[in-house]
Amino acid sequence: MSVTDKREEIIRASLELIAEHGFHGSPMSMIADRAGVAAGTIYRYFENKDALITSLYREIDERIGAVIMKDYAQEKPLRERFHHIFTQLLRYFIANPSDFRYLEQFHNSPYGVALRRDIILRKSGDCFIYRDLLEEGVAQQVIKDLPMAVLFDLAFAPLKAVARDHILNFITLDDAIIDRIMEACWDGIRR
Amino acid sequence: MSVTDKREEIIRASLELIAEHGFHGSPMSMIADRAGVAAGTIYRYFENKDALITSLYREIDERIGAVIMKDYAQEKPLRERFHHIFTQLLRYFIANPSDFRYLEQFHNSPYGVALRRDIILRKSGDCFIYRDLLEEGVAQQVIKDLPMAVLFDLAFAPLKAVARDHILNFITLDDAIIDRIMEACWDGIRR
Amino acid sequence: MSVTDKREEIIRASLELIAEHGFHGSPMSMIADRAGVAAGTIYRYFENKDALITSLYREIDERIGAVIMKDYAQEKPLRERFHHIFTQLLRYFIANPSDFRYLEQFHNSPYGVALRRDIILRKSGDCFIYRDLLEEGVAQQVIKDLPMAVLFDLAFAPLKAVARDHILNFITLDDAIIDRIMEACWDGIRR
Amino acid sequence: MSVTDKREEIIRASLELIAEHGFHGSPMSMIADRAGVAAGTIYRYFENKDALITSLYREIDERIGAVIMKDYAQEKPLRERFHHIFTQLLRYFIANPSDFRYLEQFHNSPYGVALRRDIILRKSGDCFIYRDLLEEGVAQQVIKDLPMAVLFDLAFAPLKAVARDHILNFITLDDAIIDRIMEACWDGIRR
DNA sequence: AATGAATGAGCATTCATTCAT
DNA sequence: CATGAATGAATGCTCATTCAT
Repeated sequence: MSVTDKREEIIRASLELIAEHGFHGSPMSMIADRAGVAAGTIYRYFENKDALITSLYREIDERIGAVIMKDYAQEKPLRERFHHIFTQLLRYFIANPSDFRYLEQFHNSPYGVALRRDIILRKSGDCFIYRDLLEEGVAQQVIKDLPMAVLFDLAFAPLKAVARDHILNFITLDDAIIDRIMEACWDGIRR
Repeated sequence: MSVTDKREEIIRASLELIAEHGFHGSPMSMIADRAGVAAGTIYRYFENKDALITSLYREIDERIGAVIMKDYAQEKPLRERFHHIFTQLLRYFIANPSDFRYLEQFHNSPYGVALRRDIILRKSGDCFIYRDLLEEGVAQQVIKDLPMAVLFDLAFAPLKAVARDHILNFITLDDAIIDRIMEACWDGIRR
Repeated sequence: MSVTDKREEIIRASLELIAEHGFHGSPMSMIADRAGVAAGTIYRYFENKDALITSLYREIDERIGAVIMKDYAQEKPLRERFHHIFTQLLRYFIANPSDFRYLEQFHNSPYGVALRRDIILRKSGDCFIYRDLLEEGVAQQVIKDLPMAVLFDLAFAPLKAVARDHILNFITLDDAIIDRIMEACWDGIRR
Repeated sequence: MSVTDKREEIIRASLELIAEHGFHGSPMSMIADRAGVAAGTIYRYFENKDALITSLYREIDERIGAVIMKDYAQEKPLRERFHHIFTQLLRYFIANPSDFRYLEQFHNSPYGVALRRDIILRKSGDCFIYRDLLEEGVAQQVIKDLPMAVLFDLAFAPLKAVARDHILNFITLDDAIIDRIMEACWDGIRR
């Protein structure tokens, strides 16, 4: 196994375990076991559990950023861009349930609160896309004139909720229904 | 202190601590301290930590159920009833941030997943109100014809998101903006 | 076993083990074993290993202070007082080899350096007796006019060295030879 | 870097680190880093950490032996030879604080106890110089008739104590005071 | 019923040592 | 010879739970 492979394995094992059992239900020893490495090995790649957790978040965040940006056409109409982002995001979550559940764990933790504060205050992460989109819509009087955080919640909280329900097998999402959910969220924020 | 008082104190202390520090940041000994009882005493009232956590959830759930039902007029138009539920719920969360944060902790945990399964499958808890409302709306062709879980997410996921943002001090909600948020959610689900 | 007994047992076990194997050769689990308690129990009496080590030092320091002060007659001539202190101290070390070895471990560690700094700078601990004695001797021109720390080393470093040799069985000290050693140290510091 | 250089670098790095942080504060990896070699490389030159520690001691011991023997004139009077040894030794410690602190660490450890046993029992090391000197003094009735170990302690324990105080910056030794300390120690052992 | 001291399994982390490259 | 990634036993400490008083 190459060095990169080992790091990958640790990432993968952490992601799966934490997605399933949460931070506190995923001891380093268990992560090591599932990654097929010794417990001490994790510490060659990550300073400590916190660093592992944070790196993992960044990893996922980048992947998601890439997915959203792929084929994103800045020149297209607002609504189409919203459609693109919403659909891509929801599809990604459905296709990568561990990533989704990991993000939920992360956001619902001290890390996540700090992060959200950063996002709100300083456009950090890939969120600037969402923000720019919403701000543009407000400026064009296409979208309701509400605080950015509220618009964000209106547009994307349902997305996360339905992703969760799908992953937990409470509902089954297909392309048609994803489209209708997107449409509903758009109804929520548009004037 | 009477037996009931002791139970109350334990409930109160658990709620405060868990809301602030999460399940894993709230040892039984700390809960006992804050409740003014001995650690062993908690086990007279609750079989173990899990039972305490679950009881606490039910306690909050009942309080919320009561709040929603108060002045709920079954004979009023659908939209007004939606308005009532949405507003009461959001106000309650704002007025009782510990209850809200506890619920978030709870939902984002193995307990929560099991619970949500129950709600979806067997109308448990007070959720039947939301369901009845939404089902009625669908039947009357006032509300979009989407799966119940999706409608539920469209209507209430933003509510929780803005409550969270308010409690974390990212935004400040007043009656006017609460109304506009409710309106936006209604736009999301109505035909 | 009473509460006090348990603390005593932990103290005793730590003392013996650390005297014999040093701080790093005495895991908390081993201390617990020898004390006949569970590992976690130690933490009811001492915040952590550092606190245990420091408490242990203070315990011994107090015992030694008591031994030195016993029958100490401030009105007796300087030389007799020196005789008293020197003899009592050396006899105590011989009678309580674990205490002695513990002190050596302690002094030869970051704790000990900090402590010695305190002693030199601010008369902390029972050392004021030695200091007062030596300062009085310097003032009376009975003792050589050398820096306090140097006088201290001349008078007491040999004491510790012979105690160590006795405990390690390299020599055997009896009252007669203790007297002669004391005499030699007096010769070293007197004018 | 030649083979010899590598060994030298390892020795030097170990000495510095252990003098400053003790055996347990000096991981092999840190020693390797400071020596500019890989961790595994140390094991080419030393069987294990214990062997490194012991070799290091012998290295220092030899250097000190050389310093003492330099210009040592067997034909000079006893007192002058004592003066020579005492002064050279103390000056060496002051000039090479790492060597001194390393020795202290070493002596205050299981290694040190074993070593001292050897010295006392089998004239090992360079200590035979001190012994011969003291024995000659006893035979000539110039030095007190006390067991060898006691005389050794009387003569050299204060030396180590003042060296330590100087290195820890509690006192400042210059040639004048060194002479006076030597004189005091001589007073302690002479008839 | 209430207490809180005691328990001991469980966890994050370190580090001497090995060995494939 | 040299490297440094990998190992895994060992350690300090926490905390849910028990039980003698």
